[in-house]
Amino acid sequence: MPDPTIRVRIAPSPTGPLHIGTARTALFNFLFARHVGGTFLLRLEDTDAARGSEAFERDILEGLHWLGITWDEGPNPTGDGDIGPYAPYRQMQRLDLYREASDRLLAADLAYPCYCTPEELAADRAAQEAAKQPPRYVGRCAALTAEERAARVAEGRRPVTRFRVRPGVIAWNDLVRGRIEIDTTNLGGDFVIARADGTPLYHFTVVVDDAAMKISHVIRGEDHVGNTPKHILLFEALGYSIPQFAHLPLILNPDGTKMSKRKTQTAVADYQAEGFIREGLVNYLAYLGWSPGTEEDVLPLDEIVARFDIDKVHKGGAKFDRERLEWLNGQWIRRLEPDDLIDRLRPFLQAAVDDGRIDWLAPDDEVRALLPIVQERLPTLAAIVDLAGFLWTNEIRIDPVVLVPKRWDAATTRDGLTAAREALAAHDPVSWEADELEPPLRALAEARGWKAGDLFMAVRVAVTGRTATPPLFDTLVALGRDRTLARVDAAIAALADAPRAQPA
RNA sequence: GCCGCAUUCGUCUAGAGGCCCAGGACACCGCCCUCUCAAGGCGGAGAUCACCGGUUCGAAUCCGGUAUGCGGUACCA
Repeated sequence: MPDPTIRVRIAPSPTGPLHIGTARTALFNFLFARHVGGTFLLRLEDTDAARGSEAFERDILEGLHWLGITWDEGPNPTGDGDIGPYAPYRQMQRLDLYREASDRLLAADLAYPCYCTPEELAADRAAQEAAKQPPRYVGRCAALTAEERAARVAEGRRPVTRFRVRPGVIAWNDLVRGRIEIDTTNLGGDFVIARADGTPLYHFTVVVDDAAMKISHVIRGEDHVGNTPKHILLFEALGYSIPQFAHLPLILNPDGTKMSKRKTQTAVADYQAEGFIREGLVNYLAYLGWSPGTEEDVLPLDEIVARFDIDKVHKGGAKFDRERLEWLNGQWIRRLEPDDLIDRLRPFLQAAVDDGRIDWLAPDDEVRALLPIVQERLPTLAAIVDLAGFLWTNEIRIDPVVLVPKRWDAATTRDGLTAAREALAAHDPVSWEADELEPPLRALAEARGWKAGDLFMAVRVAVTGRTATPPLFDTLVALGRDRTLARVDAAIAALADAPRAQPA
């Protein structure tokens, strides 16, 4: 049952690639809205022209879309144009609205033009700091007469617009943190709502837009609690009704500070490029600061939506734990349908071809045949190249040290490989199948008094160059008879100068 | 400095006065399975619930204080 009164939003600023924290905030808004059948919208806060870019904008839209965090209103992620009754959803296209709102404030003397120069402001700040006072605007322009203003304009000064902060205590019942009260004397004095060039600032645009877009619940990061009183003041002054607020706990670096790209990988696109899948990422993000209260760990998005309850959101921050993310990602990769997995693997294989880690792109059917032995071994999609890349390379590099099994010496390894080569070559090429290949090699090991594991390991390294691979005989089948024999031959040749093994 | 917020195993968390001398998961260790690596199964170690005081027959859960940590303090968002 849809609830048209519930309207929430994510309002990213295109000043960087989609950040894990933004994705998490978007996810919680999405979960809140979907759980009750409300509306989730996306608005681009692009008023910081100096730092913003269209490339970041695309990255954010595509990233959220990729994660499955889809919006009901906002910029169209697949083309031009905005969707929804309150379009446009880009602030740079809503400048008239902010202008109109600030004119109203100016007319009512709820805001005023401020002619202070950056130098004056800096000096004020320095003085306050020296006197151990909290920094705040001193109000130099708060009570200027018309003549005084005219004089400043005549000097060529362009004013910013400052909002008058009224004395009092601002309080609200935060949906996650309970009642919060902040005295407006701690807000730093009258604050700027529009730059000298007329472009509006964040505090002002959020309020104007949240009101215009009928936002019922503002769900955002904890770092915004201090901004909330300013916003409430603005809602009040503009005559708008005040939405509910919910401040989410922060995602933290391992050292407990707010997650930052200096200390933690924060770009969603980077996780995507490493082969994390949306199911794993979303599941992980949802459990950062929230839990269903059950012992379920692996939960699909629709189940998370069904269980989501903002009352269960924590107050304390959560450290980002990549190991847990990897585990969850592996859980989700194992749950993918074969065709789906193949589709998702393909770009990673192609990337490996492009940068030369493998020599050709495996056909889908070959990858499909491999799935039973690789799917449960993939913590990420990208891991496929390390796990099975030897199948798609012309030459493998073998470290002679790892070619020799731990309990063997070089001579024994050469003899073992030679004997194995013979057994494999003698094998009927038509029945080159895993369960057919294993018995002869086991018999060989037994006849020679070798541990089967040692023989297998020598062959494994000879044909793959690695000590950790999918099961050996499946690997030999995937490789095919010719390449198997050729690689064993090459390994034997590499051991050619080893002394003869003493007969046991 | 000032304002605000937070605090349960290393990490993510369960826990809303007795079910908790605290449960699950990741990571770690061991065993099983086993040709390696995974996956899976079983088991182990790991939290005097930040500390102090109070309320109560009874507190991780309620109250007060302390400590520590974090966030904010822009003509950024």
